[in-house]
Formats: sequence, C-alpha cells, structure tokens
Amino acid sequence: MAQRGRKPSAWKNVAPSRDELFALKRTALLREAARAFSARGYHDTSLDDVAKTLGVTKPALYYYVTNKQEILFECHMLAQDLGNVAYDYAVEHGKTGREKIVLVCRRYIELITSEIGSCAVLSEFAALEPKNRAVIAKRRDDFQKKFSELIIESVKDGSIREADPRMTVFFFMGAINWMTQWFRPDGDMSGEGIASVFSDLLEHALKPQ
Amino acid sequence: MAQRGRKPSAWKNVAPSRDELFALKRTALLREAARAFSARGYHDTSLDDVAKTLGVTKPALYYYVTNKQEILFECHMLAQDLGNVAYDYAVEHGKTGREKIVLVCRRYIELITSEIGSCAVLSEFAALEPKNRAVIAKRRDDFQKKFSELIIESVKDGSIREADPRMTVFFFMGAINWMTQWFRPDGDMSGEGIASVFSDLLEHALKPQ
DNA sequence: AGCTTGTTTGACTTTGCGGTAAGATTGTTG
DNA sequence: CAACAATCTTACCGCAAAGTCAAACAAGCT
Repeated sequence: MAQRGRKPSAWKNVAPSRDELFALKRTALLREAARAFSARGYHDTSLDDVAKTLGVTKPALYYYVTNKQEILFECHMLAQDLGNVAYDYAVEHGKTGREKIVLVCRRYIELITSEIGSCAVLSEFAALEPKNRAVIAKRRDDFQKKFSELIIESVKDGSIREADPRMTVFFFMGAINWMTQWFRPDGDMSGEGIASVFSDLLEHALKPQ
Repeated sequence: MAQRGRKPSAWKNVAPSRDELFALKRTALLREAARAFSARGYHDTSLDDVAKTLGVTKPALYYYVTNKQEILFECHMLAQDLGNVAYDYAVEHGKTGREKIVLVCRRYIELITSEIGSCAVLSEFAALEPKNRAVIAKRRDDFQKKFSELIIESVKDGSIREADPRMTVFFFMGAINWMTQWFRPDGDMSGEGIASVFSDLLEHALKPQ
C-alpha cells in the first residue's frame, strides 16, 4: 500500500528495519482496531480509544492509515484471506469432495480462532462505504462460489447426498461466522475443539444415509 | 410501557381508538427503525432518517419513545419473542426430542422471515447499553438453555446421536441468525423454503447413523 | 555538531446527531 | 364556543468523534 524507500542496514535480521517497524506498527493498529470493532462495533469505536490502547494519540494513527474506513476495509481483506487459505489447504489435502468440505470447515475455524485470526471482523459489513463494500462483496461471492462448486462436485462423486449448494453454503458460513458473537479465546472450548464439533456436524448433515 | 387513559368511543371496531392509534404508530416506528438498524447498523442510523421515512420529524418520534436506546431494546425483545413462540410451538407439536428440535428450527425461520419478523434485529447486540444488554443476554441464555435441554432429552430418548449441547446450539443459532445478513424477502428462496432446507440439514446432522 | 527524514503530538475545526424546549396545530369534550 | 389534552413542528443546544495542521521530537547520516 504505502511505498517507502529502503536503506539496508548492517544489523540485518537482528533489529527490525525502518520499514519493518512501520509494517509492524501498522499491523498492530489493524489488529487492535479489529478487536475493538468486533467488540463494540465500527461506529461505536473511536480512534481516540484505539490510539489510547496502543499508547499513542489519535493523529499518530493517521501516519499509518489515511482514514478510519481504510482500517475497516483492510480488516475485512485480512479476514477473507483466511477463508481462501483454508480453501486452498482443503483442496490440496482432501481426497473426496466430502473430505474437502469438512477440511475447509475445520481449517477455517482453526484459523479464525488462532491469534492471527483475531483480525476476523466479518460483521460490520454494512459499515463499509459503497466502493469498499463492493470489493468485499465480490471476494465473498467468489469464495462462496468456489465452495458451492465443491458441493456440486461432492454430490457428483457420491461422497455427499443431494443438497442445495447455495443454501448449504449459507448454512455453513452462518454457523461459522456467528462464532465472532460468542467465541472467547479464554473460554472452555478451544478453537480445535470447536473445529472438531462443527466439522463433524457438517459432515453428518451432508453424508449420504 | 406508556400508561394512558381510555374513553371508549361509539365507533368501536370501526375506526381505531386513540390508544390503538398510538400503539399502531409506535409499532410502525419500531418496525421501520428495526429495518434501518438491520440494514445500516444502529449507530449509523439517524433518527432523522427514520422520521423522514415515516413522514414526520424527529421530535415526533420522541412522543412515542423516550430515546433511541429504548427502540433498540424493544426491537431485541420482539425478536426474542419469536424464538420463544417457536419453542413453545415445537414442544407442543413434536413427539420425539428430534421432532421438537427440527420444529423449533423450522418454525423459528418461518417467523423471522415473515412480515412481522422483519423486526428481528439480532445483531447490534453490542450497541445495547449495559443494563439493557444484561436483560437481553439473560433472555438469550434462557432460550439457549431450554434448547440445549431439548438436545439432552433427545439423546436420552435415542432420537438423536450423542452431541455437545452447547456447541450444537451455537451451531444451529449461528446458521439461523446469520440469515439477517443475506435473507431478502424478495429473493428467490421463500422463508418456508429456507426453513425446509435448514431443518433438514439440522436433522441429518443430529440423526443417529 | 548540524542537517534531513521519519514520527508523534497538542490544539484546532467541522460535522452529524441525540436530545430538549416552547410553541403551533389538531382533535375532543363539557 | 371555550378549554384542555394530544400530537407534531421549528429552532436550538451540547457533545463526541473524524480529520487537519503546524510544530515538536527522535534518529540516523555526513
């Protein structure tokens, strides 16, 4: 996004370079903002609060992003990346269609519950401004398209029973995306645990009699 | 909520009385606000907009509610009522535990997709102020408790396989609540259609081998 | 040291919105 | 009709929060 010059330092690999520091801080900002957005919602989260949590003042944030909307947009992009990672992983490791479906489910849950996945906003879609919303919607539709093709493929190879692809995707995505409303990293159920339960439920929902 | 005197009119049953008019308008206000909250989010919805849509000015709204927060709170109450209605219906009409579970699912979806159910906010939980949020959370927990007891009962009577009650409730509630993010009354899938697909998926997910 | 570039701040402007006050309008009733 | 209550409006206040800007501070480089 931001283009900046680089002078290689003699301390390579020892201390972070300037650009690395910049990227590090920017990521920290996105992370903290995502956490706040998830907890209190986009419009109810002030950048003053985010800044205070990070130990700086609001104008400092504007050195790393152009405005609040950009933060929300990038959070969505990062969250969606996890879905694509899960999909690629599943397609690579699964044999039958059903195995792939179950693997997407499991891997995706593991990712969004992992530390790095705390960026997963997923809600607050409505708070995106039209132009950004269109981009995110497109990516979301692409993902759901790929996923429903997985379902069609699975019906064909006989590894799952007949099922409406679109509705099944909504069903599955809903169960997972709603996790942001109740999942707590310090809760009594680990991300892996949830991944097991959910992917098992999904598998039985689709398996032929 | 609002206590108001009544003088019976001679026009009974012909034209709405004063109190009925008041209630009618108040409900219209809640409905329109709920629609707006669902579409744009609580904090991004201005009462000026809501008022304009209803053809009045903002202060007129304050004749029917004490503040914006009360609107959100009542929307949540109405939405939760639907869940309880579905539950009661299912317990009355289902024989086995599994039948009851499937019926809750079906009936609940039918209700929230019906005209009256457009009040179903469900999201925007975070926008509730602490005191109201506690009330809504309590009711939600009560509902989920009842539902997980239904699951325990069903395992006992053998109509479903072994399943983690809490996780299963989250799974199911997620799939349904997420509908507010994609369901459109004018879409190519009716509420009844979705209810069929979803309850069928849920049934297969839980049915013994 | 002193220059230059990168980083952060305090102080400020602006805007949108929740909420209020006081009065106009309409309707009802004795 | 007169009086009173119900309903709605115009005009306004206060405040929080996004975003700006010039200046201060920090760090490397020569």
